[in-house]
Amino acid sequence: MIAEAASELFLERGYQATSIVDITRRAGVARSSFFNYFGAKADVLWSGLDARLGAVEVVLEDPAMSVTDALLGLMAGFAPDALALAITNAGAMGLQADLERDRALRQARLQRAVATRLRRDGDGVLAAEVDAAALAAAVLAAVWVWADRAAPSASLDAVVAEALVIARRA
Amino acid sequence: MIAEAASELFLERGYQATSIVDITRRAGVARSSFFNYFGAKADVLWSGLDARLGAVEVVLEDPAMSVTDALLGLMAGFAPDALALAITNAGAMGLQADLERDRALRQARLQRAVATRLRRDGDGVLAAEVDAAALAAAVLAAVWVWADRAAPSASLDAVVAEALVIARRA
DNA sequence: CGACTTTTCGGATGCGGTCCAACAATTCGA
DNA sequence: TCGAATTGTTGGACCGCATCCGAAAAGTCG
Repeated sequence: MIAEAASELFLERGYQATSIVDITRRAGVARSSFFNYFGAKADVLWSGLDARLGAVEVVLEDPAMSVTDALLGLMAGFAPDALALAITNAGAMGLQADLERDRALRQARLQRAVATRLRRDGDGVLAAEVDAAALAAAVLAAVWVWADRAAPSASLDAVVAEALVIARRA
Repeated sequence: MIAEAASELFLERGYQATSIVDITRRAGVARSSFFNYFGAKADVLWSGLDARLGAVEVVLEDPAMSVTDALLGLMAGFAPDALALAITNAGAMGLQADLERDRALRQARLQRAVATRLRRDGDGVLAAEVDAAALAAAVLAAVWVWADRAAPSASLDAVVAEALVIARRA
């Protein structure tokens, strides 16, 4: 209910213009309860992806799993949740800036996980960081390209795969 | 004076534990004055690099200037300012997390500028984003590697150059 | 029905950031 | 030299996010 109320208000008034009090009021719940379910305002949009990022961090620690496979699995079956809606309507929601900011944070988180793995595999600091950045950027860019399409023609998985190919050959 | 007071307090108590009021108190100045000189708390550490990022964004719009040259010029003669100090003493300052966060923001900003340029040069969205991410990560990683060295043996420029070579060949 | 656990709630607290009107200081021109 | 205009400084109000905590409520289970 909280998430629904938040999404509604984001679309109606924009992200910045919607306070947590606004959300909880519409949801008919106390402000405190918001933080029982979300650690922060941004989590309404990002909790889905964040959970997957947490999972991929674990998977990446398994040396048997290739980095590419781990990243492909990361977005497998990613449903068009609040985030996808936010990307599509970023303009209307007035959260271009916030979205860009939070995207950067997630890309960095993924980059860190991949870089740690690459270093474990013997890469130097600079090489690991650069390659990890390319891969992480590929994943995030794929999500954006996919969500930005008016008609979600191809599946997200396909776009991610395409992006990873570019990142690997680069 | 404000910057000095801030740096002192960051080293003494840590970044998070230092409020803006603390800084202005030590600097013997009103809280309001802090925001006359810095747009935000983090700017104490990042204003130097941010200024250079602003410059490189302009340079990158000039098609005559190659991307590599623009990035090399970005960090040319970068002095060991508050940021370098913060990186070196990140642990003592307890700002590992904050530093990582703000680093991600700067890397993203640089990535955006480079990606825009690459797209103008005809690259596709995914390729531009991936390549730009590699280059941006190379620059930021170089700064970290350089600042992290106990003895700043090599110049920052050299490290950046090395990182860019890795990013380009990648 | 009663004991225990989990949610929910309200409210206090702290901090970052914005805005503004009043006041001080400095500059500069008549 | 004096006065005006610009610039810098200040205090304070205001808002929103986030954290913390004790208490009340709701739900669970023997």
